[in-house]
Order: sequence, then structure tokens, then C-alpha cells
Amino acid sequence: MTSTAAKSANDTYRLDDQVGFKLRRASQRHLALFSKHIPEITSTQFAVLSKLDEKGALSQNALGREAAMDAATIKGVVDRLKARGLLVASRDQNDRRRTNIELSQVGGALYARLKTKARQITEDTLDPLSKTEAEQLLNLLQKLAGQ
Amino acid sequence: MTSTAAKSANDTYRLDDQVGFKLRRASQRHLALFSKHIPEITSTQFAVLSKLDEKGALSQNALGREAAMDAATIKGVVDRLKARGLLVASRDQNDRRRTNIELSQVGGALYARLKTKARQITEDTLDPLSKTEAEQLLNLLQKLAGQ
DNA sequence: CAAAATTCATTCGTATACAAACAGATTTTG
DNA sequence: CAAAATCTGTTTGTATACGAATGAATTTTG
Repeated sequence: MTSTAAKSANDTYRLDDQVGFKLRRASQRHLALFSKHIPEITSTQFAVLSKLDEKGALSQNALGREAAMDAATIKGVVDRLKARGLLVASRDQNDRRRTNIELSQVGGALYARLKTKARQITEDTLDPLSKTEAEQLLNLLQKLAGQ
Repeated sequence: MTSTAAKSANDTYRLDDQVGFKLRRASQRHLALFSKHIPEITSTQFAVLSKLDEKGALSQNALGREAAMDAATIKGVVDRLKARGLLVASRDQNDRRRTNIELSQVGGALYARLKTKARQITEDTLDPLSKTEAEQLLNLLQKLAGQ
């Protein structure tokens, strides 16, 4: 390896080649598809409904951890969903710090209705890839994100 | 395939298995690494400096397109970088709609200094993957995002 | 058990992110 | 050329996202 080649490589930084930028672009495309197919609520809000459907009632912070949102973020999301009547909050009897969050009737019904569309969005997002490539990508992203 | 199995598959929606969620988690990890190694500016702001370094002066909106930010977003980013003296804005002589943006001396120097760390961040982000896997991921993300 | 550490929810401040609407400037088109 | 279409930058409004600080409640620990 010539010193010229080595220097050139160490000197280069092309934004378009960086993982971070590619991740952002991929997310952008996914989010555009999401709001196109599901204009009613955001991708983030849907994630919360999904976790509540899967896990049942959870404390607000635990819900945030499940949905990968910190305490400040999950509060805003829960507040907005609560304001729209999609979920219900109640004080925990055993631990007076906690607020338990669960789907309301309306929230559960909405989630059930949107689930099909959400599956379609995942499919559309992965459309540029073959089935094998899609599986590879999911595996690699899983490794990348850690547990 | 039994109808039971088919129904079960169509009925399931696990948040953790969705591309969108995995993309978000991967981005979160990357952004955490970024702000840990480069606390001076955000990943987004660095992206703008990088594009200006690569392309030279650009109109504000063109800069936004290069860095994958819409007009409203790039305005905020540019304003903050301008306020910190990292870039300079000037009126375009040929097209009175345009504002041309370029790196200031200080901005260029900062970028040069941070570039090495940014390369390390990309490396750290990809650390959970083998070299082959990392290349695969970049290819798949490229396909996923479209041009 | 009492002090220390942790957890929970909240608040504040800053920074993306994007839709929608706007006015002014430029380009395209009939 | 003049009208229509497009482009540029700005503003407003809404929604994440997260660090840091806070007070109340609970758990851990010496």
C-alpha cells in the first residue's frame, strides 16, 4: 500500500457512505410510507398502541422502555394519545409513584383496524429488497442495535 | 399450510420485528455514540458541515437536499450553525431568491478536527458486525432508501 | 432500621423533522 | 411576451427526541 493511497483513505469522509446517514434516509422513507398509509396517528403513537396490545397494562416508564422512548418522550406521546381517548391512565395501588397505562376500547379498536395497514407498510418499506435480503437486513439491524 | 397457521401469521404484529422499529433503534444507538464522541455539535449539524466541505458553497435549499433535510429543517440547522460562526451566508448575485451558504474559517477548521472522530463513530456503530456484514448492511440500506 | 441509592413521573430547554401556507423571484409554456 | 408553473426561503404548528434537574416514593444496603 502506498502512503498516498493510505492518506487519501484516511482523509476522506463522504456523508452518503456513512451508516448514520443511510439509517436516517431509510427511516425517512419508512416514515413517509407510514404517514401515507396511516395518516390517523404517527408511527411513534402506533408503536405505543402495539406494545400495550401485546403486553397489556404497563407503567408509563415501562411502556417507554418497551417502545424505546425515554421518560420525557413517552410522556408526550401518552399525553396526546390520552387526549384523543385512545388510552386510559390509572394510579397504581401498590406503588404510588406509578401510573398504569392501558388501551381504551376505542384505542384497541383503532389498533386492530390499523394493524393490517401497518403490516403493509413494513412490506412496502422492504419492497426494494428480495425476501432473502429483507431477512438479512432485519438480522443485521438487530445486531447493530444491540439487545 | 393449515388455515390456523395462516390466520395466526396474519394476526400477529410484533413491534420488535418491524423494520421501522429496528431502524429507529439502530439510529438511536448511533446517535448516542455520536454525541458521546462529538459533544460539540449534533450529528445533523455535522452532516451539514460535511456536505459544505465536500460540495463548497450551496444555496440553503440545495444544501438541505444534499443533507436530506427539508426547507424548514435546514433553515433551523443553518441558523444555529450561523449563530455559532461555523458558516457564512451571502446573497446570490444571479438569483435574488437564493442565499448561498459556505463554511467559515472556524467551521472548516472544526470540521477538519472532528472528521477523525466521525470516522471512529461510524466504526463503533458497525462494531457489532463483521466486515462483510457491515458492507452488506450498507448495501441493503442503500437499496432501501432509494436514490 | 435508617441512610443511600434507585425509580417514577414531571418539567425545562434545545434540536430535529415535516406539513402547510406564504410572498417574492425565476423559469416554463402556450 | 404574458400567464402559469416552479423554486426559494420563511413562518407556523405539531410531534418526536433527549439531557438535566426535581420531588416524591420505593428499594437497597450497611
